[in-house]
Amino acid sequence: MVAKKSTRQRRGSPKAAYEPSEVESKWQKEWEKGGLYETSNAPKRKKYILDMFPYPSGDTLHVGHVEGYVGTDILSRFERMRGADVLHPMGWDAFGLPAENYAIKTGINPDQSTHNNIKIFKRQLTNTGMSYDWDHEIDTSSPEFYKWTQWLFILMYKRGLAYKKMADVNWCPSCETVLANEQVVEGKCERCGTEVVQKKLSQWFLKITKYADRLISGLDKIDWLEGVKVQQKNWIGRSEGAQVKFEVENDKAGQFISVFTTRPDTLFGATFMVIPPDSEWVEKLTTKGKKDAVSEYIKLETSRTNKVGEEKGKTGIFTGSFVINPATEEKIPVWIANYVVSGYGSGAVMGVPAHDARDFDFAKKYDLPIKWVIESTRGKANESEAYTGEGKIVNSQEWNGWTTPDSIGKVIEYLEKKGTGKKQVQYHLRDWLISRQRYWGAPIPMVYCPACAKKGLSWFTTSIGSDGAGNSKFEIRNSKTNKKNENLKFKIENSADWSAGWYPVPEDQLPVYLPKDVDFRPTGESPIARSKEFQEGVVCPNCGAKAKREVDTMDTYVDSSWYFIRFTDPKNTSEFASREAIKQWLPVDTYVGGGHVVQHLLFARFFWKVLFDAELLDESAGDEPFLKLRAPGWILGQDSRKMSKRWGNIVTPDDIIPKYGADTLRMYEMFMGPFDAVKPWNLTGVEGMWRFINRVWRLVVENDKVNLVEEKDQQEVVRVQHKTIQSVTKDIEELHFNTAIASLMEFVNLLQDKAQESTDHRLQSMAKKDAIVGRQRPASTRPASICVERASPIAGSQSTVDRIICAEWKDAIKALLLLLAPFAPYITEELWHQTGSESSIHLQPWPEFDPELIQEETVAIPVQVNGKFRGTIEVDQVQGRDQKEVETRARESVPKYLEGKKVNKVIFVPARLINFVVS
RNA sequence: GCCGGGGUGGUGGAAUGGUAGACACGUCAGCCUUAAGAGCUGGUGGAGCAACAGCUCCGUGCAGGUUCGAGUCCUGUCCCCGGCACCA
Repeated sequence: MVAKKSTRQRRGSPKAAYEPSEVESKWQKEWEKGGLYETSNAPKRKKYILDMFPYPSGDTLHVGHVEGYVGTDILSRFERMRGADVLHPMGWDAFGLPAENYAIKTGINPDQSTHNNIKIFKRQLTNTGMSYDWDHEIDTSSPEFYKWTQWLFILMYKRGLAYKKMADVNWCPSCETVLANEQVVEGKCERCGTEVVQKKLSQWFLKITKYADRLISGLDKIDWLEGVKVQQKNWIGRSEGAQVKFEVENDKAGQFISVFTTRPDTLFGATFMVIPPDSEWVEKLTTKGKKDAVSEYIKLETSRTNKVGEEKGKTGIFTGSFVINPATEEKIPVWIANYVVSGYGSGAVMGVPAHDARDFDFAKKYDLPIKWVIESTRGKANESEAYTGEGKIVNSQEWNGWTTPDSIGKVIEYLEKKGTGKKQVQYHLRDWLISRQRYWGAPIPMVYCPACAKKGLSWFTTSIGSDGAGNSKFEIRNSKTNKKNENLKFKIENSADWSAGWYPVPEDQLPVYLPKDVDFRPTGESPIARSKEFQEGVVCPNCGAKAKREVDTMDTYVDSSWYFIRFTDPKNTSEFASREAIKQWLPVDTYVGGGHVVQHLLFARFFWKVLFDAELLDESAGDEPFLKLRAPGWILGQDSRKMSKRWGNIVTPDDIIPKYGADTLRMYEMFMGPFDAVKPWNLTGVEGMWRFINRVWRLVVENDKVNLVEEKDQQEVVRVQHKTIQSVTKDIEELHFNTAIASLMEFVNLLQDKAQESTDHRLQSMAKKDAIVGRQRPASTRPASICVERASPIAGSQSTVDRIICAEWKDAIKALLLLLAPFAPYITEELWHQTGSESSIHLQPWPEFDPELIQEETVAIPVQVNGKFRGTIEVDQVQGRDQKEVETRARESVPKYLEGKKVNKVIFVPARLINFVVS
């Protein structure tokens, strides 16, 4: 196609043609030798610019992944040139299910396949011109890293933030293994297609719910995309309301069922209660006569697979029991129904059919009474559907007339006084289940001692008073003897759930190595359980008896919750990162990556806050880890579909770089559109950028003797140069790479025109006029431009011909290369050296602009009549601010629109616009 | 259903409330060439009038509004993309 070697060679040209592969491999080697991107040990003005590190899968990186990395690379190079000390690291989120599944299929150890993939990824990134400091590389699957992942888990445990409890998990009966939610596709196992069932297993959780409020409030002080913040808030799902107690009727009198409601003001309208099929109340409330029907119903409901996204019809069955509505003091029936989510709130719901759409549907279906207690301020409610809006309370005795939002507070006050309810805050966020019955992850560093378990022993945390500032102080004690455990040197902050017999692995025994003697094929238990070496010599840290290790591994999101801290001090063997390194580099200034809007970004913020509270971070780092977050948009295939093997539309850097070079790839990706927009790949666009890169090459290589004869040309070049510096600088800061490149193109277009004019000038002075006038000059015979008037030879020139060039031109080319350097690091480095410089362009200071030089002498002012554009006038800067002058000139310029009209008003914006309002 | 983000030429996209379409892709015409490619010059939102050089009208999903002036602000509405989804 375009890039065939022969097509690039310009016939008769004495200058070397642009060969990206030669240029790029040459400078890649040079940069590696020179340690160009070494991170400072003592940063003065630090910038931590971070990518979301990739999972090294068997598929190579495609151009979509590269987009974000190019963006941060440009930013990093830019900041370095501006004199910042930049930390720009890369590493590998190496643990995870795909590698393990691949291992199961092929028998190749995940350790091996992962590390092969890492090699490929690293090569691709290097070829693409990324300026990572590989001395800071990390690999989450290396013991040097996961030792600290385990250490952090124990920290959580000690702070009462890790606990073990029974939980429902996705279980594939055929593969006999637990599946992550992502592995359950439409209710079926993604590997074998078997229906996934729920199974109760004892699991480790991290208490992220404790941080719910701070995870919400922290969002206010960071520069993230609004959409991401909103999604996190929704995920946490804080809602305020009331807990209301309903007393059970008849022989169960004295027992209360609590419900959570955001609309206690509708309490008089509660005509029934609903509980989910798995509620503990089902057994207690089902009356004798209903037993068979209820158990049949529950059997039917629990056997139904809850397909994701599919709307279930609401079904239910009456338990036979009643509760008392504390407001009306009337008895209302308790139903079991499938539309109540267990595990949210108290697991029971008051049915207010008049003012809740779901309750309305249910009441209609089972013919339950509907009682209207809220009246819309806009008038009478339409009784064919529930009215869920705000309004005035009616039919509710002394509450009548209260209106939302005040009514809610008033009702809660009323209920509190009566002792039947209280204010309550609910969250959707659940504690984070981190246990995985999988091989390829960090082992959970806990030990189970059957002997201690028998005696009911464990370590637990207990309050030892307060610190005076209202915060409780805790310490760890033996659960039976209540004796303080002196081995544990840390401050405990909260009381932990605990399980008898469980102890953290002592810190000096970390890491708990992932065993190698493991057959990772699934048989129903965690693969590590079958390792012999894993359990060898394990003893109870409390009593010394023979004990067993936890055989589950941690969710890989645990690794990525703190990896960005490790980047600051990746080789530290005595701490997860030194306080000094944390102080120097954190928090992250700019974090770029797509997806993971809730999971990773929420978990990482949670970890950070825990570390902050544990005083393991320097205070200067603050309690939010990522100050600025941006997400690159998806790159779609050329067919506008998502890149996927299925469509065969994947484009990788390896498809582009051999033909066009990494500079073209980088520039094209940045020019496609706004950084965060979804945009389709287009090969002809790549070729366009290839042509631009070549134009830059020729502009510099072929025009080494340009002189700008006319003073106005000199001024124009200087003006545009400074304007370009201004706009490119601003655009990079705001990640508007597409418009930065557009300004660079305009600058190149101007320089090209000027070079040509200079050449024409020379030709005219050399040849007979009639040889040129009226005839196009063939490109192949175009000689290098020349300067005759103002000579300033370049130092160190090898050429036998005098190299003559004027200062303005030289300066402009220099500025162009510097501005282009972060985008196209290879070609700019090559041209920088070709124009006589010795040191790397990437070590040069970023060019400055002079605002005064940007000012044009004259300004074009649009003239409007009644807001319609009718012409422009050209006036100089000073006159352009003078209304009288502009008005006179403007009137002259558009006579036919003003003739015979009355000018009622003149709108004048100095140096910008004039508008005549006429009638 | 709810929450976010968007609808601008043939295409990707530019536009602090002030000349809509920067910059590119594509395309058309011309130069160069045995030819192809590359390169170079010029045109290119639509419609109409006028014929080299000029002019008019219409144009940012749709309908209104605010304003001297709206792609931009406000109200309503339709469509597309992403996320959440029986959370009481």
